[in-house]
Amino acid sequence: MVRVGLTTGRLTQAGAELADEVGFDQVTVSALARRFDVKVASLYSHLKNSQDLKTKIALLALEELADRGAAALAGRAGKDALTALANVYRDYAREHPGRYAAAQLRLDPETAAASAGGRHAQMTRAILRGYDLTEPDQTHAVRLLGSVFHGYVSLEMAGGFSHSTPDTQETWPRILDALDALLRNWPAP
Amino acid sequence: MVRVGLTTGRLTQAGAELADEVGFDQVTVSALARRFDVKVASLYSHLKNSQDLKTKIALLALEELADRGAAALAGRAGKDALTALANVYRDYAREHPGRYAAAQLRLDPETAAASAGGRHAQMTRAILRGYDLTEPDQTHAVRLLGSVFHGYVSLEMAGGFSHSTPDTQETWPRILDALDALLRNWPAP
DNA sequence: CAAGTTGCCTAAAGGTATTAGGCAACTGCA
DNA sequence: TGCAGTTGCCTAATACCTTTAGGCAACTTG
Repeated sequence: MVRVGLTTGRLTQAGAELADEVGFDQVTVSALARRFDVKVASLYSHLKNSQDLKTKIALLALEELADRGAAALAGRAGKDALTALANVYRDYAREHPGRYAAAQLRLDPETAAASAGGRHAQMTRAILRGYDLTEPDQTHAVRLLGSVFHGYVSLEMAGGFSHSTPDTQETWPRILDALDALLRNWPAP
Repeated sequence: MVRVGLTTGRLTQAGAELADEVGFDQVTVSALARRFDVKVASLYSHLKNSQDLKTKIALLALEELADRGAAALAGRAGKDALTALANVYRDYAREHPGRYAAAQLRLDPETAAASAGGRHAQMTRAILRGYDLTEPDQTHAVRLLGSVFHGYVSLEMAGGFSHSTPDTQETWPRILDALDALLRNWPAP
């Protein structure tokens, strides 16, 4: 009997790759076992269950995304920062659709608290330092930006924009122009 | 043997209710059969397969959502219309989380073309008649609004906003204020 | 009311999830 | 180097979901 050397980390990594290849909801303990040429039951020494696997992939994706965001944000401010962070999300979703889908997985509160989710909110808030917003409008703006980033990327991935005339290539920078303009002229309550 | 009177329509309707109760991805042919107190195989006279059921629920949700949108939009313009349509999406997601999730299901192109999806884009475009935008900015704005509506509702449903200070109750109208202001002052290219 | 259609059933095969218990391959210590 | 303990992957088994094939009873229609 040859030992393959399974670990939780390798399984999570392979699960993420599998997600990108076949879609996050096709990620299954069985498929992962096949990929390692190992019997299904063997994975249960490293994973609590199927949900656990999905959660670990989601946490990995959130972490990777936060790392990329931090790198992109370094040394930038204002619209430059806005564009950089926005592109991180969009590019990540294009490169790693399965992982991006995983990052949307609903986590239970404790897991979410321990995840990189907080870093994402912090990064969006950091962008707003380049604009003149105070609380509570800053929080509203954080949520707006989060909604646009996530919403746009989701709809684009789902093909929601693919049939109409202006290319989505063209729309994205214009939306960032619009958000920049909005943040510079945030309406009074 | 008593006949229950299954039809595709009744199955779809019940599937939508099931989705709202247990979540869209817990919707299963078996669960639906249990709900009708009928053997699983019996459903396959009315449904092609499990994917077919999910697709039909998605189409139902898109239709219902479009109907509500059309009703809300009637006789309104400008910010009034913007608020009305935005609230349709948000309220629908709160009332029918399973159906709302179903509406995000990725449909194959032919199915999507035959769905109420087009009505949604049309409604968003109708809102913009109250603002002074011409092509291609109008299309960009349609996509922005779609992104915000979908993105905000998704994040709110996922609990993404639940831990921070200003209530999401407070953020939503402020985001609509912001979008209204943005549409009135859309930046030149 | 007979003939045809159709709705729901039984049966069966294949896939995924999960647990329990076993043996072989590693680890570390004498 | 060899032994004891640990651990990794296996076999076996159960349960549930999906899907197809074929049958009989209940409707519908003339």
